[in-house]
Amino acid sequence: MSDQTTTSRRPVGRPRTKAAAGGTSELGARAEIVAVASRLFAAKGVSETTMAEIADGAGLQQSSLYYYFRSRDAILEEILGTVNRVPLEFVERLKLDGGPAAVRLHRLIRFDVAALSEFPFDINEVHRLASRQPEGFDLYWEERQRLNDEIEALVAEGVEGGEFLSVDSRLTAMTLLANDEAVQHWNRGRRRLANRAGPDAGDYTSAEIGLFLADLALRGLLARPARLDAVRRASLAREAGEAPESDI
Amino acid sequence: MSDQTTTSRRPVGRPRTKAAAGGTSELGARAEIVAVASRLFAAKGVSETTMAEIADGAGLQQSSLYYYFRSRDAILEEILGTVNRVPLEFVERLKLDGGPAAVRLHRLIRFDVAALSEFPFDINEVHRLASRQPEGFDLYWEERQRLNDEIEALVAEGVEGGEFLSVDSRLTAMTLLANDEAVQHWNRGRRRLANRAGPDAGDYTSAEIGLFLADLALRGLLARPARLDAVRRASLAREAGEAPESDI
DNA sequence: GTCGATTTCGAATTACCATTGAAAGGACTC
DNA sequence: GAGTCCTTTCAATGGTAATTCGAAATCGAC
Repeated sequence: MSDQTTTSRRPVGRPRTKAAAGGTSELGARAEIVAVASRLFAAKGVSETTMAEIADGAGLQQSSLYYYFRSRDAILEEILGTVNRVPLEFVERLKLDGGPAAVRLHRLIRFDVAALSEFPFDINEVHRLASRQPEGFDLYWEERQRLNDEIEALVAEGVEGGEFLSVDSRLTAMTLLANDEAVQHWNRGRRRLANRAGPDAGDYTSAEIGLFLADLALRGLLARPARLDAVRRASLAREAGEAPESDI
Repeated sequence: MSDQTTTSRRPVGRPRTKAAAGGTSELGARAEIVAVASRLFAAKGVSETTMAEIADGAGLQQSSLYYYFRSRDAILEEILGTVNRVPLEFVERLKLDGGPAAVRLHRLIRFDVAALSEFPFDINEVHRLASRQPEGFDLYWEERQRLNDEIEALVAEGVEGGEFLSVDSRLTAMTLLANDEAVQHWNRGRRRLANRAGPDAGDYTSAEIGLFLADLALRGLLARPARLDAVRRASLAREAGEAPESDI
């Protein structure tokens, strides 16, 4: 297809009549389109984003998009194809790292909130669109279910190991994941509710929100809530690259 | 405008050529349109719902919708005008009922989840649409902010009264409300993740989910988690019309 | 039967948007 | 210089959807 030669000063092909809105990227047209589409999908919603807008953002005319992508949905599928990979890879990393289920769950929630704040679209909308045309979204659903199952397994491990109260681990997983997603919605966009008053008061960072959420959830799950401080410390230490606390 | 005379057998005006999809309602065309639009907005998203579909559902031709509503957005505004009223009224009721902040919060979460399961649209989408055209949505945003503030005040009351841990009440309010909203999304629609396996295993009811969520949240907030059972009992007793438990 | 009010239809308009296909404009090779 | 390849533009098509507007079809009053 279209690969730029890395030795050329200017790409082969007819010259563009306008630059990309964010400056011409070195990534090539295809990646530019994906990046612009991601941003627009997130800001305006998938349904309300037009091909003309995507083209504009990428510094192309609308029809050029079809040289790289079969259709509008193909762009969405491309984006969807990578979305679950990030959290699933983090889950794999948690398995390698080991440690108590509570610490791992705490870390996962914080990670998830941070990742979702960078999410290229409103997940509710995507799910709705995907439900109506299943072709092309199979991988997305499969990975999404796996992510859900992993969290469920993690909660179940905590329950069985006596770290957590005897909760329904499936419902817990659903709730936690849903909360991560919802919080990303409120922490984004033009109108921010429930954030600090005033334009200069600053808003909650996604790290703050993630930590708050992880604490609240863990406090609600721990068989011994008094362990929360130790769990939080171990969780934060992991991300700072320190050695994990022992015997919590 | 259009008011049906209550004494007439059949409404004045040209007869319809088809019945409303859900049977002809006694409410009149305007209310029918609102009801159908609400259902479709919820099922398909606001952006993806067409005027033709709404008309079809109401047993009218498309252009008839404009006799009753100025535009598509006017239908949405009509629906939005009532949405926050239900939870806000419940909040008022909580104030009248009194009782510990923990019990009131528990009841509110359960109520909110139940109400949101009947919500006539995906709230994320509406917020996105409303952000892009502020005219007509002022009341909605005002009420939405009030609801948020009320929950924040309730949490703050619990914190000050020593019922809850010293949490950021604003961030807590945002989190709880967001979670209610997100859970409604997963408890609706065609593809249900993280629900019980199998087609006959049954899914979580919104009451189950609401109770779970209320318990999890309160367990995470209570200064003395051991009080949760009593809080739950008092919360459930309220809804069953029994006298509230005293001295919890 | 006529008239006014109400409700609805049907046809049309307008705008928008996804997509197609031919042609243009450059680099590179022979 | 011609031809090939790649990339992009331009013009157009076809379809869809929101909205407009004139007229039809009914009821009720007189």
